[in-house]
Amino acid sequence: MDALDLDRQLCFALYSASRAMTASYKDLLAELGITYPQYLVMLVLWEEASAPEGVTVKHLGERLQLDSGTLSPLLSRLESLGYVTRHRSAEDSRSVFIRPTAEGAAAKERAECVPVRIGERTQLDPASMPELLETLRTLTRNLRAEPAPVEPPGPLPHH
Amino acid sequence: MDALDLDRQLCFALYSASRAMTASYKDLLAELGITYPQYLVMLVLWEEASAPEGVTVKHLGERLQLDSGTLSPLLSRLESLGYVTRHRSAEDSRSVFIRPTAEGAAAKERAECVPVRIGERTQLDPASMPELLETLRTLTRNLRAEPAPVEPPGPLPHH
DNA sequence: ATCTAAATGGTTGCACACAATTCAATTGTG
DNA sequence: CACAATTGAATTGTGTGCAACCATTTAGAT
Repeated sequence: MDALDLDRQLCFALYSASRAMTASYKDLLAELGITYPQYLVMLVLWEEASAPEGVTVKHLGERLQLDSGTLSPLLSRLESLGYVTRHRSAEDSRSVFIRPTAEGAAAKERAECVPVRIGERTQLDPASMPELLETLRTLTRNLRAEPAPVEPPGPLPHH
Repeated sequence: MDALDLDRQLCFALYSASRAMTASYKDLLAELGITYPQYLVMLVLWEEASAPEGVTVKHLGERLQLDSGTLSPLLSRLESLGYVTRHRSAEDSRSVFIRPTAEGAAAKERAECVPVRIGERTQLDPASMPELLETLRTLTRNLRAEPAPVEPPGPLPHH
């Protein structure tokens, strides 16, 4: 009966589930030649295909909560694979627009079956999915909120 | 209404929540000078402190579902930090035993408050915790199970 | 005793994550 | 206009994750 027991930690249950999920995508995404984080980038690009210019690196970072240190090399790998192109904005040359190539856009069809396969593997009751999604999103939101500082309890923070 | 929408993916909700959780541990673990995966290793060592020899790298890998390619460098860093010692087994010199040092064992006290702080930050109803834990564990177990092969439906595999 | 297959831990290589820094471009201010 | 502050991306450095490969050791079969 110890509060530090590994199997009692929510963090470890999340960490294990997340790694098992990523591992489960591996063989499905191998057919597309991409990794799981690369797949997440393609999901955003497919979803926002209406933007003719593409989306900026900053926008991808906001959607996926990843910074440029992760996205820059990841995007250059997607570029070498022929899935995306990158070009600097004409209006603001600090911004880089990412757009799927024809091949990258076409890969969407081949990816349609991926969530279905994963859904089968989870063996979860589809009816329980919305609640689980909502719980995870609430948890993420709460954890990202400004945590109370560790050292000083501090005299009444403003909020 | 697209099955590939990012915000509809359980995988992304899990991935985000897991990263937010790890990030939330960062400032708490900084006081111990360790990272989150290093903390997980220490949890196992504290939990199994009754074993005088310590536990093997193989055992750590089974508890955490991590392989030696991850654990070897991680344990070297814990050793440099003075938290653990490593020595080969006398009976089977292929095995390496990991044991907390006095400092590593003492750090348990300083870690006691960590799960409490995290629990506060999650803002989750404590009553809903067991169900969430069980859902995540079931999900992990299902995803780790032998997935049906992608390409060949195959003519009746033996089992 | 010897040969071999399996087990074990290490090493290497690649791909994230993320903090910190750098750099160029832009914006806000007077 | 000058110029400080901000912004967006890239770069660098550290630390995981994980697959593939390697060396050592053990156990089992002959």
